[in-house]
Amino acid sequence: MRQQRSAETRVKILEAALDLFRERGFPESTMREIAARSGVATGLAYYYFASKDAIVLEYYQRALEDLGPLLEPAQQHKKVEDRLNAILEAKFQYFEPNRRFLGALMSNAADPASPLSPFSEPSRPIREFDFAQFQRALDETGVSIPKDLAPHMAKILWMYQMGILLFWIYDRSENQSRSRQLVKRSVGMVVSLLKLSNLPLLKPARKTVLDLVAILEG
Amino acid sequence: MRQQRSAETRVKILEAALDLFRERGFPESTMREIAARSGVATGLAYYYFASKDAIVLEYYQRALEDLGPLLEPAQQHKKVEDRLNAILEAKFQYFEPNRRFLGALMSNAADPASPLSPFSEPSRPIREFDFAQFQRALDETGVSIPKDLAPHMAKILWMYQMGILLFWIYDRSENQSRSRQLVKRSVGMVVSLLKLSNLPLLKPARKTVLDLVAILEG
DNA sequence: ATGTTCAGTTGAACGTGTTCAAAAACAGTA
DNA sequence: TACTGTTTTTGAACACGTTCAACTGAACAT
Repeated sequence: MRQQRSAETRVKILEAALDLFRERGFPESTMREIAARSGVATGLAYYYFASKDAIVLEYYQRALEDLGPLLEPAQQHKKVEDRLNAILEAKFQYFEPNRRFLGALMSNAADPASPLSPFSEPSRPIREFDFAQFQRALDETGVSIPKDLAPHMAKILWMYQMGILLFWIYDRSENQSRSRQLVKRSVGMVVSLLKLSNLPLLKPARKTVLDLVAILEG
Repeated sequence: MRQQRSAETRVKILEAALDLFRERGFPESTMREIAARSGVATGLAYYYFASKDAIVLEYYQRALEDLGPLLEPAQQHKKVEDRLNAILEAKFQYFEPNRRFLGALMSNAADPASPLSPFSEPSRPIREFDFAQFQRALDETGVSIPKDLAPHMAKILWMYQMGILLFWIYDRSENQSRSRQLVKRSVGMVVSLLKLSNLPLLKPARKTVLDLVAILEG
């Protein structure tokens, strides 16, 4: 019973926080306000969440879990490019209400040391959960991938996705139309490259890319 | 005479700040400490610098000016790839003492709204000063660039450089050897692509890249 | 000399994220 | 019921970046 109440308090705080973030944006929402809106003392927010950032991280985690089922339709397309397009479009739509404050996640994105970075250790489970979607898209569409590239392809697509999402978050065009254009254009290019990479002629090029990936991963 | 004293105070604060940043890192250095070390009241630091971030921005600006002459030897190479390599190596060496706290510049890098971002409006002059180096390398080595790509090539190289620097800043390998590897590998690839792009066959590919650049720039 | 002006300087105060010692509420046991 | 230990909750306190009203003093005008 203790746990139940505790869990409820936790989500009460989480939801008050997300409401505030949506209304006022992330930097404008204070921990005191979040606590007040939850009818709770300031310190309690820190009992349940390690930091203000951690609240966003938790939202992002839940979001990806919610997103699983929502991606099901996207994963029905036969062609890889259609799947990638549909996956990205689904994410755009799902995250749209929170687009503004998701910038908070990205503002520290470049710093791999920040726990909020998509590349950080704390966000590893989230990241790997996300990899799986791309792996599935590759597996099920049976697109042919050179053996040497195969183990890294999902990761590469994930990085591509992060770039797109970064652009989308800061996209000020009407209805983020520029992001949609970017996707339409770049998905085609990515898939073309992927297919081209099968040419035996391009083995040295693949080697270079693989070396780069190896260096990037340490 | 008033100006003289004023300017001296300004650099006194700037240098105390940079010393502290180097010793303790950016987040660990407080404005109070900076002021104290300059023998000055806290508020005065804000009379001369709009914010803590602004101090870093000013350092970066001066750094690029210092860097001009230092890049002269690099700009003597005949081959583009050698120039690019040398330019990056020169930057590595110059920035090395401040590598740690330059992360402060990058941690907000992803947020184009942050004044500290290399893509922000406040850092435009700095950025364009930097473009020029790449433009010169392209011009003077006479590497052939398709007409449609030419106006954007320096910008593209600059973005490539920012990626490399980002990696270098967070590179924990001994002597940042991984960054050097990354440069050696990737410069070759970039130049190969550039040369390949001249093939008439690749006109559609160029068109795609140009569309992407256009979308990215809005 | 005296007064005026204003760049230069001060330090207290504000609001922030975060910490922490203490209090309260609870669960289990006697 | 009373005692004990744990989990939950409180709110004051801390250090930070930043702001601001007030003060200082050199340069200049009268």
